[in-house]
This record gives sequence, C-alpha cells and structure tokens, in this order.
Amino acid sequence: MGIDAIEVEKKWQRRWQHHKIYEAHVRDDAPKFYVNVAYPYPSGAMHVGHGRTYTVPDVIARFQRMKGRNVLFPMAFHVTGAPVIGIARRIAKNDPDAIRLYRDLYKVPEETLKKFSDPYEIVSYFSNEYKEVMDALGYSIDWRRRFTTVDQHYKKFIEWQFLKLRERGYVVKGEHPIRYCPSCKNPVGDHDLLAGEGASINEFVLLKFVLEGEELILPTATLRPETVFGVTNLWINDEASYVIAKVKRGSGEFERWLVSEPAAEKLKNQGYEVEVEGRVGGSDFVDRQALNVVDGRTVKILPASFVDPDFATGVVMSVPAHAPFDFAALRDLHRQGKYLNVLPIPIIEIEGYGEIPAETVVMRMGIENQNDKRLEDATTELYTAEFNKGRMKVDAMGLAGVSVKDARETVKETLLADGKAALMYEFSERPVVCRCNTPVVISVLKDQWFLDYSDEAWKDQVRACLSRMNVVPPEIFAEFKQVVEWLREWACTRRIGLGTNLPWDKEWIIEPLSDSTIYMAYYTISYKLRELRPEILEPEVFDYIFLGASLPEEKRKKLSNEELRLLDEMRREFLYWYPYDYRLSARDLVGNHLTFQLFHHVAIFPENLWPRGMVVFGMATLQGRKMSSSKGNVVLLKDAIEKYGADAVRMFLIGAAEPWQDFDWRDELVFSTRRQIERFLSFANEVIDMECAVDFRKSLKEAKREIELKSIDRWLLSKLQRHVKEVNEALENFQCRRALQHAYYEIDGDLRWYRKRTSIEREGAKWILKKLLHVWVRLLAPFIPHVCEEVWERWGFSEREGYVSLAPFPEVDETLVDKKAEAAEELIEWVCDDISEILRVINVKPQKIILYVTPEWKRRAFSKILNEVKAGKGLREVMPIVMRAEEMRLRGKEAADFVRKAVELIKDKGMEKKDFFEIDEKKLFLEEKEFFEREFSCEFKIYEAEELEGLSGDERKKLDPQGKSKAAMPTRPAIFVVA
RNA sequence: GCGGAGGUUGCCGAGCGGACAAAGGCGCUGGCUUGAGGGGUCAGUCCCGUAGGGGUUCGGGGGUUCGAAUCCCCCCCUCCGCACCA
Repeated sequence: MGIDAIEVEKKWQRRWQHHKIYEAHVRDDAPKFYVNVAYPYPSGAMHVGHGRTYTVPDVIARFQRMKGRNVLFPMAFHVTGAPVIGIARRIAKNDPDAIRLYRDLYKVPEETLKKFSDPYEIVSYFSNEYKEVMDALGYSIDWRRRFTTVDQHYKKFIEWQFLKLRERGYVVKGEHPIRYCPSCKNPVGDHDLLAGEGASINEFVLLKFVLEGEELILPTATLRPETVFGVTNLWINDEASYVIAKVKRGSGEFERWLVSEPAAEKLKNQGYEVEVEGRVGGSDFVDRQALNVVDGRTVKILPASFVDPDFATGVVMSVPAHAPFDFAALRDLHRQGKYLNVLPIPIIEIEGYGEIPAETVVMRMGIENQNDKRLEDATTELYTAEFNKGRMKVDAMGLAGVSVKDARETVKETLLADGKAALMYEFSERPVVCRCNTPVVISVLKDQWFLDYSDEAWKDQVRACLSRMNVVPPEIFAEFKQVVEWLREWACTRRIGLGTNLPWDKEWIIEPLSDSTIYMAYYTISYKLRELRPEILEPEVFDYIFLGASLPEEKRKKLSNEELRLLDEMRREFLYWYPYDYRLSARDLVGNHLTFQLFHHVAIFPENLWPRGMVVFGMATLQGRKMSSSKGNVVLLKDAIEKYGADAVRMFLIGAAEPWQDFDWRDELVFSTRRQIERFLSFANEVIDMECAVDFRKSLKEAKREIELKSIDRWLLSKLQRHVKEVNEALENFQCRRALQHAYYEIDGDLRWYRKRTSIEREGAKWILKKLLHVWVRLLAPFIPHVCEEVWERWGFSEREGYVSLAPFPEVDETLVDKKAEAAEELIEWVCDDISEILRVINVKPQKIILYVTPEWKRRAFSKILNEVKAGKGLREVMPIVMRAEEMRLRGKEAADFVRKAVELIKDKGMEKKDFFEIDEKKLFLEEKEFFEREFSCEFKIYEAEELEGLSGDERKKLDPQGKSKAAMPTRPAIFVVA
C-alpha cells in the first residue's frame, strides 16, 4: 500500500460519506445503541491523545453496527468558556508563545491567524480542522447532528435546562471566594498562575474581641474557633502598623475594627465595606485589655514578632495550650520575666500529648523560640492530631466531650449567627502570582449562582443512578461514589467567557461545565431542531420534546403544522435513542463533568432515561513524557495520519493499551503497526488470488466430501472460533486492546504455525485460508476499516454485499470447534519443544531422531491417574488406587515412578483443567513424520514402546541403544537423538 | 492532608492462586533470503546444564497455603484528582 494508503483511505471515506452509511435514523427493526464521547474544546489542533479518545468509540460503534444494532455516534464542539478569549487576546497582542504555538506547531495559515483576535474565529477554524481529522481517521460519525455550544438553538436548550434546575430548587444564590487578579480584572485558574499553583483558599473565622474601654473590635483570625475558650491573651505585632476602620458586611451595621493595613485591603476585596479612619501602631495596644465575647473573660494584648501583618487580620488570639506558635511566643516573654501570670488553659483532651499538648510538642521538637521554622511542622502535627482525635474539655455550648471536629463547626455557626464572629479568606500558601506578574487576591463574588450538589435528596438520586450503571473499568466505580459524596455547591455562572446567559439574571454567563451536562439528549434532535426558528424555542417546546409535557394551547397556535410535526418527530427520536448506552470521557473528568452530568440527568429526566454506562479513559504520554500542547510535546494527529495512514494510527491507538489505561505514543511502534497492516494486506491478496474449486462458504461437512482436510486444517478453524469469541466478548466490554490482540495478533500467530506445519498449496489449505480470511477481514473491520474495505472489494464482495463496515460481524461457528485437533496440535508442539531443547543442550547435528510412543499399560494407568487428579486427589491418594491393578504391581518400582511422574506432568501441563483427548500418538506422529523431518532436517523413526518389549536384547539394543523408550509417557514420547 | 491508581524480566506491557522463567511488542544476537532508501523470515535473548533438567526472579520485609507475581499485613517509591477550570 505504501504511498497509496492515504488515497485508498480517502476513497473509502468519500464513498461512506456519499452513501451516508453512518447517518443514524430511527428504525424499529433493530435494537439501538447510542454511544457518545465528551465533545472537544477546539482551541488547538488535535493530537494523538485526542485520537485515542475518539477512536475507541468509533471502534465500538463500528462493532455494534456490524452486530446489527442501529448505532448513533454523534459529535459536536464545546466552545463555551474563557480560555479561547485569553488566546485571542494573546494573539492580538502578538504574544510570542501564543504565536509560536499557533503558527508553528498548529500550522495555522498566516491569513487565518490574523483573524484569531476574534475568539469565534479560533473555535470555528479548529472545529473544522477537528472534523477533517476525524474524517481522515474514518470515524463513523453522524455529522448531521453536529453543533456548537454557542449556536442559538443550543443556547435555548441550555436556558431551558437551567430553568428546569431552578424549578427543582437546585440553583441557589450565595457568595463565593475566588482567586482574582486585580490587574487582569479576572478570576484566575491554576494554569494562569506564575506561582502558588498549589495554594488553596482557607476560611478563617474572625472572632470579635472588644478592646476594653472602647467600641473597637479586634478581629482575631483563626482556623480553630473552638479554641476560643482557651485564649489567654491576644497577639499583636508591635512593630507593624495597623488601621482603625469602619467595617460593614451586607445589610449589617458598621463596626469599628482594628486590623493590619494589608488586611483592610483584603477585606475590601472580600465583600466588606471598609472606611479607614486612621493609622495606628501595633505597639499602641500592647498591654491593653480585650474582652472575650464568647466566655466573658478579659485578656491582655501582648506583643509578638511572629504575627505577620500580611496574613489575615494581623491580630491573633493566643491559645498557648494548643497552638505551638502561641506557646513559644509566651515562653519567650516568660523568659524575659514578663507576664508570668499568663498561663496556658488547656481545653482539649488528647491522648499522648499530656496536659498541655502545645508544650509537649514544642519540647519534644526542641523548638527554640517563636521564630523557629519548625513551628510550622509542630503546628501541622498538633492541629491534625487534635482535629482527628481531640475531645473538648469545656462545658459551654454543650461541648463537653464533643470531638474537636464537631465543636469547630458548632462554635463557628453559633458565633456567626450571634454576630460575634465574621469570615475572611486567606491563601494556604504564598505568594500567589498571576501570569501578568501581579499578586493574586481573594475576591468574594456576591450574588453568585450555585448548583447545589450538596443537596442530599439530589445526591440520593445520583447514587441510585450510579448503582445501576455499567462503569468501565469497574475500579473507577469507587471513585465516582467518592466524588458524589464530596461534591458541594458548584459556582455555575461566570462574568466572562463565551456561553449562554443565565435566563433570569442576564449579567451572568452559564459556566462551561454546567452547560455540557445533558447535551447527549440534544444530539438526538439537533438536526431537526435546526429547522425551527430559534425564537420559537421557548421552554414549553423542550418540555414537550424531552419530558412529554403537553404543549400549551396558545403556544400550539403559534406554530405551523410543519413545525408541530417536527416536534413530534423529535419527541419520537429522543425517546428512541434515550437513554444513552455509554458515555466516554477522560479520567480527570470523573471529579466534575462525568459526575455533573449524572446530577443533571437525574434532576431533569425520568428514571427510565437515566444514563446506562460510562467509560473512563487513561491519559496519553509521548515517548514516556506527558503530552502537552503548550510545551510542544505533542504529535499532531494530522501529521501522524500523513506519515502512517489512518488505519495504522487507529490500530496503534487501540493496541497500545486498554482505553482506561495510560498509553504511550512511540513512533517506532506505530511504524511497525503499519507493517503489520501491510502484512495483512499481502496475505489477503495472496488468499484472494488462490484458486480453489470448493466454495469456502460451504460447511466443513460438505467440504470434506470434496477435499482432503487434515487435523491441522481443523485446528486452524477451531482456533479461529476461539478468537472470534474473544473479540466479541472483549468488544462488548470495551476491552479494545484485548479484542485487537485476538483479532489480529493471535490469528497472525496461528497462521505462522499453520504455514510452518503444512503446505498451503494443498486444496484443503486454500479452502481453509479463504474461509479464515472471510472471517478475519470482518473481525478487523472495526479497527482498520479502510484496508478491510479494500480487501472486501478486491475479493468482489463490495459489489454483491455492500460495505464490509456494514457486513455481519463474525460469530462463533460451533461446528468448526474441534478440541481434539487442538489437543493433537498441542502434543506436536510439545514434542517439537522437547526435541529443540535436547538439540540445544547436546549441540549436535542429528542424523536421525527416534520417538518412542508410550506403551499401553502406561496409557491405561494414565487415564486412571488423570481422573483421580481431576477429582482433586494428590499423589498420596492416587498412588495406592492406581497400584491396585495387577499389571502395575507386577512392574513394581517402574510403575510407581511412572505414577509420580504422571501426576507431575498432569499438573505441569494443566491437563486436569481441560478436556483431555486420548490421541493415537503413533498414528499422529507417523502422519506428521514429514513435518518433523522437514523441521529438524533429519530422518525420523517412530516406534511404540511395546514393539520393543518382545524383541531380543540385541535387536532391542539396535532400536533403542540407550533404553530411552522407558521414559515414554502418554502425551510425551521418549526421544532419542542419533548424532 | 484527603481520596484513587500503580510498582513484573533492557524498555513498553500482559498475567492477578496451580499449565509462570512469566503472552505480545520494541531493542539486542545469530541463521536463512541478491533483499536496498526505517527489508522479509526463522531462532535465541535471567543463570547453569553434552538429553527434554535444575537454580534464582515479579518494589522491600513478614505471613497464609501442599503451592504466590497472583491472597493478607507492614514499609518504601511513583502517578492522578481535590473545584470554579477545559
């Protein structure tokens, strides 16, 4: 094929398209099969990692189609979201990285690139490229259903979806802290960061201590509000500057707060109204008293250098019994002889940490003072330990004996409700810097809309749905369950990005993961929906199509008969295809998309339309390194196709690993895959050109009357049936690699053995090979459809029977299964192996090889032994049973040795686990004498051990000079090599 | 930290309680094939062995079992999620 490969592939793609064979129509004469895969975000070129994601469903779709199912395999493009806007902006600014990526790697023509300052141009260009590449790979997609997520019709559908969710009470309003770049005026995701990618946002509780004698609140920030009962003093950095500010939150009253300067700024970002009154020094407050509003005690404000004014509020409450930092700082003061009357107040009990846990940890670690770096570790250790195992020792709020975990929640909620506390957010680590080099802040979005995935009733439905689904691979099931438990409120609206506006609050755009949850339903109607004007697509229209609600009379009046007819058709089509059978997506989407879509399905559709199955993909690496477009470490699919041809790319992608496993793209392996395809093609051509008088479609029985068929012939067909069975089973379970292993490599291996064993010039062999090829080409069609169509055509089937892509997939033909032929073949193989090993060890060129077939008495004993072993008996039990026989006892030790060896042999070859066939070994070896002689290039003699027994010593010596015949076993002749 | 997956012979990667020195591929070695612009084919590729045998292996350590790469426990290491992002 070589150079012509691409042309051949193009030819078939054109023909498939011309005959529209992949367009899926509602049909009542065949069971439907609906497989779909997460649609791509076309912001760049397709690489081979994407290739696998879409090749797997294509192989499955092709297989199911050949199995006679009516298959729907659609595709669309996800263009909602913000990334493409950033890309457009960077290209507009001539950002060198962006230009390099798009011009040099993705090879976007200069003219087109100029238009890329418009994000729509980018997605439109790459959606077209995606389609071209998918076509070039021969995907059997019904392209009529293609859409993008910013089409007017689709937006109407999304509006409907959100109105439904809101009706069900799943869309709620709230506040949400996000990372925000003040310079870009945008929320920033992980990939937008220069530093601080691992930083998470921690929620601090601000406890409102009140400065004695003044209406001034000291908001101490803590992650551990439950320790407020153990406060002995407050800390303030006496060298830092603070501000006094009027602070207000929402509809509350203004309060006067003392916070560090940076903190005032942060509070502003986080939705507080802040009016700074004036600056003060931290030292101004040292030694003053503050009221703990929780327990009414008054504590002193002390100076501490570890207090970072740039972290949280810059005011800290001190719990020396449970906070290593506080303990160390207090100890520093004590060492100076100061504040000796301030002593730790333990309020949490925890085994193994003594009366004052912070002291225990600080002493054990040998921490020197409050600036000791190891205090971080000490804190982590103690916080974790107390959180997991600690119990409260205070009586207030009914906390006595309550776990720290629960107490924290209680205290926080109670104090927030009483107005004695407030919330503030801080990064878990710093610095966090935007790609534009500006420090990132935390911003609290008000009036943010959330999907309330924490709703228990909703979760219950998802759990129910999940428990009935086929999840591939099954191991991933646990992960899904976990995700359902984890999921909380999901902020489902954005300020920027492409997408659909929230129908009842147009300021917001629906977030891209949220608008991609039930579009699998949309595929079923997309091509018909397009015939309607978008403006008539009000919610009741979708209620009608998807939920079967009746159409309100006034709406009905506004529609033409044609439009009403279309609505009916869509309703019918939706019900025909839904629920979908399988959805495929990448593993990293388990934590969001794949689970979200379950939530949305159960929220909107009735139970009988809930998803039935999911398949989760592994990732792709390139020569062992993670594939990444931005790092240039990718192989573009279009390049790969050009280089190796679509079939080779497909076959490699499928054979490299099972779908859910990670796979590695390696050029040399793809190349060798191409050679394998060529080998298949030349074999096919060879077989097609063979002249055989007997029609290969005749049954074995019929054929036997006309041509001679050997055991090896029946063996080949029998093995083929096993592979057919494997392929069918594997593909039903998405084990594409296993399927290909049998569909190609195992059959190929059998053919090698077959060619070695027999001449294919024989009439019987030709018949057998034609019969095999007729199955083989169909078995391979889902994997390498182009080559298979080519073979099918060359053989003349295309004209008579149409495309191989639509031919019936091979099923097991039980009449061709011949276990005895398989057993005989196995025996021959063992003999060859044994001879080879002997030859290798003694390293001589053989003149003659003699095989001694086991004597009758061994054969009789062997089948008895085999039965006993099959019944689970061990040597100890078998021995007496077998030795009971007269002929055995007469032979004494020789017989006993034989029993022992036989048991070993049986276990060694696993004979007790399969059907065993007694084979007339002498007859078999005589038949195959020529083969042995050819194989080992020397003369072969075959004797039955019994023949020797009657002979005189001399004659016997002649035939068996070394007495090897004694070693003969059933299934294992003794061998003597004459050098 | 939490949760998930995994560590197999030079490499990739099967196997997941007996047929395992362990499929297949790649790489390497050798034979055959006049075969040339990443060639075809056969064989070998843990160690020892002049007779089909034996020895040591499947991240480390311990255990269960007649028997473990496969089951259990502990440890070490790697990868992937943890959200506002496709």
